[in-house]
Amino acid sequence: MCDYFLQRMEGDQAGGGDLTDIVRAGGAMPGNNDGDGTNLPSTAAEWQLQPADQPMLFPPPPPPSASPGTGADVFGDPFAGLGDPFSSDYSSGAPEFLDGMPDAMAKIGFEAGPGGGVNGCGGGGGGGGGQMFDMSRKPLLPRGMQMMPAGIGGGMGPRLMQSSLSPIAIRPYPAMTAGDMVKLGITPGQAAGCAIDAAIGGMQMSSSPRNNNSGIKRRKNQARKVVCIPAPTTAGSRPTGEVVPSDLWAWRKYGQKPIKGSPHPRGYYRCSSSKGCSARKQVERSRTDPNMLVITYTSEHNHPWPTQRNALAGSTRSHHGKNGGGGGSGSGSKSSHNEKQTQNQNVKEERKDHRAAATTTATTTTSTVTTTASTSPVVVKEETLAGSSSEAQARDQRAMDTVTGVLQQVDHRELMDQVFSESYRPMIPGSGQHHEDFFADFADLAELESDPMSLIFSKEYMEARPSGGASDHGGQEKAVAKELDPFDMLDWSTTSSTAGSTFEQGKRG
DNA sequence: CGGTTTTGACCTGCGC
DNA sequence: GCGCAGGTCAAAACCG
Repeated sequence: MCDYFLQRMEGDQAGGGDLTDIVRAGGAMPGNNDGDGTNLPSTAAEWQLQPADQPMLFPPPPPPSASPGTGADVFGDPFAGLGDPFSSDYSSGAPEFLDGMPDAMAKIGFEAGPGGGVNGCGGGGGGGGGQMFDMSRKPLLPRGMQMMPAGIGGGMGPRLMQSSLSPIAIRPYPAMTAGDMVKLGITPGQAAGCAIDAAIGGMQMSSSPRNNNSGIKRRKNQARKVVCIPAPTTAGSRPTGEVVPSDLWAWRKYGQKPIKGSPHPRGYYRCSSSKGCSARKQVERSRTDPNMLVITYTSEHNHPWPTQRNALAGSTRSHHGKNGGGGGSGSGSKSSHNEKQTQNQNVKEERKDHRAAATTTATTTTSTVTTTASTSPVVVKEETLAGSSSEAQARDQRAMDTVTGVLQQVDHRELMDQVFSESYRPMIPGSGQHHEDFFADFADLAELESDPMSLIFSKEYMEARPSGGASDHGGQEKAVAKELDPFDMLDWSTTSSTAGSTFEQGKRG
């Protein structure tokens, strides 16, 4: 796997700089010309998940021995599921695991960009891990997938270089061009940038009660991952613009604050999948692009993937209310809360959109999802502020040498489409049943598989994937794919290291 | 009943 | 040291 993805700097990055990985995934767009010269994959066929000589699509679950929170990516990283690109902690990760685990991203079809300048994450070597963009394993980048120079957005480059950040973007989003990156705030001066600003901005990472300083500054000693995604839906979004992409993890909102300089408030969420879990995430709209959501994950999940129950915990409202249903919850309870209720309603709908998207029928959510799916750029930036080990830095350096900050672009729609394609269905018990069941099954699968994505991107999937625009798959799968916001999938973080064994002990009881 | 959302207040880190 | 901005807490209310 590419060191870059696995890389996770811990500890103080003094000198080391922040580690910032940006992964953007966007929906395949018509003539998805990013403007940087490359085109995004327009068809599933273009997405070769893996070279023929790479039987292993996804890395095996982390060693059972892996302790929660140590190596697993618990940020709920959208791509975590993709073989847990971010989850492995080199310092503690199992080498064999890495070796046998080509970067998940690569698996989903990364292809060396023109000139290969931005391909491989370090010649394989060093990290001992696979190479994300190892040319030898091509096709790595799906056609159209492009890797952008770290310098994207101008200011970004420098910063990346300085901080050894590795921006990696999966951009299926035509709209998301280098210029977009800039627009999103990649430029240093633009605090409003998607992901970047969010990550760069000061953040309080205290996972403990306010009174717990732990002797360290909250804002600088914690790893965090920033994900920039297209707002799942617009219809359900609140006036404030807050939207809550769903994922397998159950999140509970514990606060909201208006952010200076941004018209949109930032929502604070905490993992409710398991008590004691310190995983948190912040959701806010990009200042520059309201259609983009900046999700910042902090802390780690200290528990396995949530069970269906967990995943849906507290989601009953949205789950049942259903969009169409309408509004169901509509009746605000408090007369004085009209507005509030309205917002609430919106929020709920939002949730419905996402959660429901994954749990309900295509009919109800298709339209909504479609909006998003059609334009779903995703930017994932992993930023670990914690002290960085020399090794990490070395990796970073290597990565920088070879990748020097690149943005990988992936056709998000394609991805989703593929994910839920017929090929994929077979992998999901009962996939043909009601979508709710589908999701439930999926969740169950999560229990079985530490990495849901591993299920999604199966070999079968690869093999059976016919070419065809995202728009060609009219089937229900398609609907499902659309329903499932990119983030429903991508936003899944994974505690692969613990998923398997302890899962049962979770809340499943 | 259990879980979530909302929201004002409190607390902390950071810059000046 | 002060003020600002941001993160978190916790009570109240909502929802199915």
